[in-house]
Amino acid sequence: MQPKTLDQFTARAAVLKALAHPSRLFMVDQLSDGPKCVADLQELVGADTSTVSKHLSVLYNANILAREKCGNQVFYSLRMACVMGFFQCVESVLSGQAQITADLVEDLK
Amino acid sequence: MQPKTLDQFTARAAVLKALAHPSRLFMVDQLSDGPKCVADLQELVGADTSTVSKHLSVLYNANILAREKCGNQVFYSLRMACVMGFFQCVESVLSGQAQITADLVEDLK
DNA sequence: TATCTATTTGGCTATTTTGCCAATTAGGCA
DNA sequence: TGCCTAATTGGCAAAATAGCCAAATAGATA
Repeated sequence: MQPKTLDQFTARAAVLKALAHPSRLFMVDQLSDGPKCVADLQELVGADTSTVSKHLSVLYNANILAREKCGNQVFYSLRMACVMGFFQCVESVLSGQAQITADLVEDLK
Repeated sequence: MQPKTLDQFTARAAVLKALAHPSRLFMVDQLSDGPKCVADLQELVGADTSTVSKHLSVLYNANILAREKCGNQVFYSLRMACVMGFFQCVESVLSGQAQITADLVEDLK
């Protein structure tokens, strides 16, 4: 693989890597409804605030989310709305193979 | 997050996680042209055969690739073709922010 | 059968990721 | 100023990932 090609795929992979976590994916999904602050998302996800904050930073650094300070809270919003279309792609494959998907989820436990 | 919701996002994240690697992304890209055997991909990627084989298994287990044995070689093909459309989405985010992307690649080095 | 090729699997170490707690920073407000 | 809330950062231990080599497996062919 050429260095230039490697850089290109590394950049793409970085975006996917940022999305590739259940909690982060869930937060992206929630943010497709509109901006939310850290505390909102913390309650929805149910993890420690610091954990949620770190997940949000991962998404922000990958340019998936935008961030705006408002008073002493920080609102995150979805910058990369097209990711929602990808879920349909994934869903179309997974839903067509309920058994495989179920196995997959089991394996992951 | 409800258990059912968690399962759903875990399944989605598993697909993204499988894609979230430069070499695997590159292989998926190459396979969008048509099926290839392990040795073909090994040469294109330039890693150890066992490494390539393991990457292919990751993609196969995530239902992204199909696998067919032919003689003593194994051909992999793209099962989830819609992922290619998603790359355009990723690209649109990256290309619209060349500077940020360059920083990202640098950070990753 | 013996052997060669293609692929997968096992095992190992190095690296990365995750998620919690504790501590810090930053912004309101009395 | 002092205090409270919101969010981030540092640090740590557990878990997962990556990639190499060596070994095993499966199929073709002499």
